[in-house]
Amino acid sequence: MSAYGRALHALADETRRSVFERLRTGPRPVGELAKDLPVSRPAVSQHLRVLREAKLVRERREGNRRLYSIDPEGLLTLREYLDGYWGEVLAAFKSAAEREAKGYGDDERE
Amino acid sequence: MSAYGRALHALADETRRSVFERLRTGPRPVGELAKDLPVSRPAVSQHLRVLREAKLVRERREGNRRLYSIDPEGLLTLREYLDGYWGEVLAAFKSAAEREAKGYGDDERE
DNA sequence: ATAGACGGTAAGTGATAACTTACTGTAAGT
DNA sequence: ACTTACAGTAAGTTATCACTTACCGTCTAT
Repeated sequence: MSAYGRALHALADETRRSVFERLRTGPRPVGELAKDLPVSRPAVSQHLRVLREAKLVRERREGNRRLYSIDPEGLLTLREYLDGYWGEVLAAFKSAAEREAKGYGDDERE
Repeated sequence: MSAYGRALHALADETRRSVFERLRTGPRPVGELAKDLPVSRPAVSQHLRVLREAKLVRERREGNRRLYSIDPEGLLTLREYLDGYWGEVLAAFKSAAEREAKGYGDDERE
């Protein structure tokens, strides 16, 4: 699966977004993250793994605990994916808006 | 569910992204979209509904066919969501990177 | 060394969601 | 009017995925 695919899938889940958003203010250990969430600690661990594989989150051992923090790489990947669309969409949207009445593409018959 | 939640969920699916990407070059009818996809036409219809509810896609009737095109609103929503993070993340990441060695937050003991 | 905290992993369960085929509706063509 | 093309909807199936409890490893402290 693509990098942005993993990131999109990771952030598609509500609970996972909650975990992710609790990292906005800075690094947190797992127990801290699970404390005020409606799911169990193992569930949070599993979500963190998905987020980590999507490069949205980093883990760092500190003694007994593991501090999770936001990894900018995943966000950057997502941003680039969207920006890639943005230019094309604006162009295609503009130029195709009035042309869509007839043929529906640039590379199609008519 | 939030607007960006719907958009993230819609784009999390591989097949749905394929449909979405086929609209990059301009509007297409459903049959045209389904033609070179590994799933049935009704499946594509169902995906289009999800994309439409996420405001990622628009539908426009033209005679017998329905032309689908990209709706910039969903992309914009997503962009704003990410940008909301972006500023915070860069700031928090920078300032918290070296501080994470001790207390793990801004509002915590230690 | 034993105990207690922290947290990842395994295995199983239930709900969701992506697919299929069958059906319905509508617009255009003959 | 009848047929054909286009596409949304219904119903049912299967696979995925988020969750649970139970278990295991590791680090710190006593």
